Amino acid sequence: MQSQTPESDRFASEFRAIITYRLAKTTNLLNAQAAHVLRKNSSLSLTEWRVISLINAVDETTASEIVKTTFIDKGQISRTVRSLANKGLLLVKQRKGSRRQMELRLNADGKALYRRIVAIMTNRQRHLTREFTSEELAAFHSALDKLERASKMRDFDG
Amino acid sequence: MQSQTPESDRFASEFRAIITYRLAKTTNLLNAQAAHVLRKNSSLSLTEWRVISLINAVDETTASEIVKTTFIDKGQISRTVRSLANKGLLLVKQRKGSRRQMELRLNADGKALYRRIVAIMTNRQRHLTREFTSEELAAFHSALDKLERASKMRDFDG
DNA sequence: ACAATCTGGTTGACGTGTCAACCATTCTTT
DNA sequence: AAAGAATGGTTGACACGTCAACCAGATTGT
Repeated sequence: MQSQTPESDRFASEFRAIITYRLAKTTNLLNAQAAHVLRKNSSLSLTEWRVISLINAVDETTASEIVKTTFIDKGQISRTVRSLANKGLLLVKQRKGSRRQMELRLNADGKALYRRIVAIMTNRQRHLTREFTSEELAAFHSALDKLERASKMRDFDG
Repeated sequence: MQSQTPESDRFASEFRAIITYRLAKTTNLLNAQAAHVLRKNSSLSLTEWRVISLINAVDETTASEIVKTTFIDKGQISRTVRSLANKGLLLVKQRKGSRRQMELRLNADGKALYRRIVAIMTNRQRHLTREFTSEELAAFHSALDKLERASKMRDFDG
């Protein structure tokens, strides 16, 4: 993830066709872009940003709900939540009626940070989808849905 | 990347729309699937498998060419190449007329392994794209192209 | 021919992702 | 009410990704 040189020709035809390879490459490029933008404008990692956005979206949530939503590893979520709390962006408190579940919210600083960064990220999202018609966008989402469903199968040797 | 539970509803509408988030999630699911299939059928990591496929495709190549093609970090390629060589799958020799570049090829074992695994991975690819018409597939690739181009921009604050 | 720059590749440090084990608590079953 | 299973969350170990420094060899400009 460093050179910006165009793909060398002798590989191109072979590998463009392999959908998972294409997908992984594009995702890497986009994640690198996001990480770069975040580093430049905050001290958040991509995972931290995703968690913040998620919490903001629902106002109040728990670690396990984040895990179910994002499919990010629960260990990683646990650490990310702690790191956000240490950065003073989160309000964590015992959910009443439970001695395990923690309610997670953004505190004032967290909300302010969210508002600042979401503006930038919304610009980015607009830029990324600028060349898409709404039909293309819908088709793209539906393709991702299909791939996600197909990603559940684990055996291709039989 | 562990629960298979469907996405919880209160998040769904908010986040399905964010294209990079969807993309990252789908890619993670697919990579996990690929890694699982590889682990089950070989001792290759996903990166090792990608490098093997690449080398196989062009018969003979160099580390730097792999870097340019895949956008994988050159340090990682360096280590992956060494690991494949240690596993006895690669033939590495000085390119003549250069005291730096290394020609990389698959040796007999490497080719045999490639043939065995590529059969499985081709099954998988077929399974993944089963629900796609060729138009949908083309549209999907073109969408990825657009995103890749858009991923070069680094500033969204100005 | 020399310095400056570029290229191919290696390495170390560090951050992030992933897996599995684990503990405490809550829910289910009987 | 007790046993067993499921859930929420933490932790440790380790694999993998990423960045930057670095070295040797190759190329370019003067």
